[in-house]
Amino acid sequence: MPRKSSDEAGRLTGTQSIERALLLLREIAAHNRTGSRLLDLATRTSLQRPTVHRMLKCLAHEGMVQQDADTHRYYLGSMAFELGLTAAPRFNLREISHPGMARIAEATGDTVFLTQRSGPDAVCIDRREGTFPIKTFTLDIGMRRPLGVGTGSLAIVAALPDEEIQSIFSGNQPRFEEYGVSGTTLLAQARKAQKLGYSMREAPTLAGVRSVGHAIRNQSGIAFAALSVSTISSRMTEKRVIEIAALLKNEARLIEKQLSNAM
Amino acid sequence: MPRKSSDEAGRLTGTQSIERALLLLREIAAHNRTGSRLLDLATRTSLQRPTVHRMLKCLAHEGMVQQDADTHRYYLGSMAFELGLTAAPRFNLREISHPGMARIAEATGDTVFLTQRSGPDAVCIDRREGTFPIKTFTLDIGMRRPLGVGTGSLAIVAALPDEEIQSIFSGNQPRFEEYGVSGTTLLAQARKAQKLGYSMREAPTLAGVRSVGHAIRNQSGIAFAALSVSTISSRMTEKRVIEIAALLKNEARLIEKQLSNAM
DNA sequence: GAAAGGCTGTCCAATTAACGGACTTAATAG
DNA sequence: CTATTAAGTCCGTTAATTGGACAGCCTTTC
Repeated sequence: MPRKSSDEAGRLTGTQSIERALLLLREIAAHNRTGSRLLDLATRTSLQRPTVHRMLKCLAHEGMVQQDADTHRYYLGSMAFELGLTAAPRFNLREISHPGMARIAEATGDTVFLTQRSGPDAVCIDRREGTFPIKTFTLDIGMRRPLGVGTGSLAIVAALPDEEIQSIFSGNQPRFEEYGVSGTTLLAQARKAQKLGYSMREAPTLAGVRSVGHAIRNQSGIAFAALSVSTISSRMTEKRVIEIAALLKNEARLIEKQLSNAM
Repeated sequence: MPRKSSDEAGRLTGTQSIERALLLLREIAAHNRTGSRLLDLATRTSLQRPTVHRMLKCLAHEGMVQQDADTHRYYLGSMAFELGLTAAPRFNLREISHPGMARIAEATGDTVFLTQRSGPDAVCIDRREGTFPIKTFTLDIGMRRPLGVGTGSLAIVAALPDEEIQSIFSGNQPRFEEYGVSGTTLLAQARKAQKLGYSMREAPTLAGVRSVGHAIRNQSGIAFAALSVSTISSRMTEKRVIEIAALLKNEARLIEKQLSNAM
């Protein structure tokens, strides 16, 4: 049966295999530290194994992914790296945020993260460590996780319109388990963040670590990135949370101002 | 008629649209400074306009490309940047080469480039400027051009087996015109580079600039990257070319040694 | 201000490229 | 040596992609 170029639900058509290939790339990116096995990719993307295999073969042939000859595991390839280098000049949030990140690291002594939304995920774009000797590296640069899992990313979600929060959380629901969080808990934490104006919580994945996050909005007022600070819980007293939240808010404002100048 | 998973010529099958999408991405990357129009992309990739349009719509939807709302031009998107960040830790040629690039820039005073092969293209991975006040920035970081167009990339091609040189040049033939070079000239220059052990020439695109390049080989002895130095022709005397070539050769050797340790 | 030119964006019937169930091969464990 | 688990391949079916044709939108030209 013939179809329109986008169906009733507004989804694109005529691009199934490209969508699937990009889904695979995101999934590979989300596990690039350990690499991904064929079968896991098939499971996580809900695609058939032969389909995944055929696509990976093509992506590997073109250099977008790399397969370890011994373990057969898949990683992002050199072309992904090169495209990133080419794209970088147009994505200057990182540069713009650099001085602010430095000031926060200086003022708090703790580790500062810059997180950017990428569809249903959040990607750590930059990290800056403070001087305090116990460092909490809850995120590596380039790390991709479902929106809401990290504290920065929680701040982004919380700042979105309610109906989008619902749709993001329901879409990510099956993926939460892997990251040791529950959708309902996350939703409650997002509600709390909405009230406070910033996100705060004990790291779900790493006991004894507490983080504070604040969203960064684009010119249209839509949250698309976040600043966050992580440190051991004992350093993160209630009073200090409030101070850090104020600091983050201030720096986020400055970054937003820079962004609107740049465009 | 049913087909095998790769046809007689060894080309992959069952992945036409993914191959095409990646071809588009490379083409967009090659013109990311100016952006690309729909029609130009269709022409350059030899694809039909509606096909390109449909694919770009999907790629834009997923964040791999970005379309400027005013000019309708296409650029690489934030997802390309993010995937690059994620892939970066596994591609440490840049880091490994850093000290060597610094030494070359220091010793020559001129601009040093690190170029990496990417299929039929070469991508500038890093650049380091020397102290000499007239600087020749013939390449920006992330810049992608057909193999053979740049002097570094010429050094890479020249170091490949003859039959591969032929196939690369014949494949890139239609693209050379855009870059103001001819396939036959390039082939002659590659032959010369093979004799010398390094590439040297007047920049075809920019009069009065002369460059020297030397290939970097991986553990298997296959050239995959290059170091090169560019400066104004008056500084690049015959004697100095030889000195610089020796310097590049030495640093390339060191990088090759580091690479084999790293893996 | 009408017509022409050059472009982006869309439609939909024909076709072929992609899909995926079933199979083979390889590696590892018991 | 057999069981198990995963990677990789085959190929008939069919739904997804293709691309010729058309619509719409600016600019430029006369």
